[in-house]
Amino acid sequence: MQRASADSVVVLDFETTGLSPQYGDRAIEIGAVLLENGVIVDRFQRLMNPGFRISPFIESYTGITNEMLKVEPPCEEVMAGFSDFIAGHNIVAHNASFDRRFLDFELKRARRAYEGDCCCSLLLSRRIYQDAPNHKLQTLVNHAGIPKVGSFHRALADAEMTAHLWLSMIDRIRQHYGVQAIFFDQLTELSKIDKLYAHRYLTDLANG
DNA sequence: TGCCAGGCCCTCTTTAGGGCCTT
Repeated sequence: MQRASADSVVVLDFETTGLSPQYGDRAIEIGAVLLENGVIVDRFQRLMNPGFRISPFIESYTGITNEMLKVEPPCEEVMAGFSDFIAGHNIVAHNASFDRRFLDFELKRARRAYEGDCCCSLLLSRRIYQDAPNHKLQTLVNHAGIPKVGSFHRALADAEMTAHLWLSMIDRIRQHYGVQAIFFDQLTELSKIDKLYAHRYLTDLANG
């Protein structure tokens, strides 16, 4: 099997009604970009109707209103289409455990499943940008000098900025450590090791 | 309408507690 390059992935972001699908929360927007060799070559963005009114807090937080959602298709219909978009790709998300819970929950309701691997840009940023004031997406975008795209807390904009953050971390590894080719599973492993050993891990990668 | 979770990670730790991150 051919090893997956780190810069050919789908970067995704959910907007949801809350924090936990186990307590009744649902997805209301999915945004994703397909990176191929470090370039965004495709985009996916859909609003979806969760079947109940969303709270004023979520309306204010995301800018997505009940008025906007009432004409949108149900989650199951949107997620069936998204399942086709991510098929065959590894995925990246900022605080991926959150997005993965909603991805698995909504795909299960749509009678679909995702079998690929998942890497967390938040965990990775704690190893790569140890000098950042914090590791919120908005802070890291400013810290890394990434151009702002659209509005924070909208799915496609957050996915696109997360994709540029992902690429900036790959560039930083290449420039600082001289790593020529870096693979998805290596970044996944880096995101999970004790961050004190991140420097040693990257030095070992550079030395083969 | 308002509430909720969970994994990572640090430290005044490991027989625990609490902040960070996501909506």
